[in-house]
Amino acid sequence: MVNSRQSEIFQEVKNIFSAHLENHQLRKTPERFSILEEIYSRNDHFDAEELFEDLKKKQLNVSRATVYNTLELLHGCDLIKKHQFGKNLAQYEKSYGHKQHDHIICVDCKKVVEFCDPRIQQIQSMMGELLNFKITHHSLNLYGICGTCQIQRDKRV
Amino acid sequence: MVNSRQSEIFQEVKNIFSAHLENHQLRKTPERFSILEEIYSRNDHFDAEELFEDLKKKQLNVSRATVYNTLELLHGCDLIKKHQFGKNLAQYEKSYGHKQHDHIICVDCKKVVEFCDPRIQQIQSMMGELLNFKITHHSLNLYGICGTCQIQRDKRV
DNA sequence: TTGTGTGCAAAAGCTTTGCATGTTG
DNA sequence: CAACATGCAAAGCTTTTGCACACAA
Repeated sequence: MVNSRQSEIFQEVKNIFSAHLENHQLRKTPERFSILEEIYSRNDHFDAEELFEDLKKKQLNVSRATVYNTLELLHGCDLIKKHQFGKNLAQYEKSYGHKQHDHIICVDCKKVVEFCDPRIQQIQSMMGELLNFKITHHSLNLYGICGTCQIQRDKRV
Repeated sequence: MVNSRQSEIFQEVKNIFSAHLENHQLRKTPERFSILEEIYSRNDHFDAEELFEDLKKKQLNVSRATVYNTLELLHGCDLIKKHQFGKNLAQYEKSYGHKQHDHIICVDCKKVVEFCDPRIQQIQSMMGELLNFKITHHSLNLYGICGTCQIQRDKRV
């Protein structure tokens, strides 16, 4: 069940990416689709280097340059989201078939948890109107200490 | 009026920083206070390099290492806020005497506008409770196209 | 006086770029 | 077959680190 849903999603994103490449007169190279597949087989947040390493492990010979290039393309057609969770390092996640959400980050163990709150959409549209911005997206990160790390801290006292 | 308020604030942040250094048994060096003064004489968002350049222009011989070190210290005692507006570059702003706010960023011209909405505090405390995180701070950025850039875009069509 | 802070420069880490080669349309 | 994409390595940019000297406590 999960796998058939997974392959269904992969088919859809492949079509979207394919159409995007056609529309922009870009080439459909095997490297680009390998990267798309690798990203959609993951369920977590990852950075460019991790993606590069995983592709290498799978004997897919894709260079860093191509990884960065393709991440940019996928970001351009909204198939991935790009984040900066306080570090000087871009992290990504797939976004198709994954409902809009924001993040809570543990400043101790760096764990990332997702959450949804409809009020953010309201703030977004209200502020866009008020300040005359055409808002395209947002990023809300809450930073704090998760339950597990709170216990660790208490032990130390 | 503005200047007297400015110097009043500067006195206060100097005291806070001074106390923080004492409490942590760190030294009160002239460099650290030069940097604090420079930051509180600005009203915008800046990065480490801009701060370094401005100090150099004013003949204050402070090294990059000290700038980064001091930014870290000031961040530790909440006298500055640190942001990542989508770029791989940390940007800072003074935070004392400046009420809590979030940011709208124009993706075209990079202009940053501040706004406040009390609902964010509510989301923050609700989610902290729900997910058992002790939330310390948050970062909400809205991204879009500002009025001016919308006009530029329309002209181009 | 002692050890922390500083300046300087080198190194590190992420990302981009240049160039020769390969491959898509 | 022409233009674009790729791989590789070098360069670019921000930030961190190592070391000798300076100076706050």
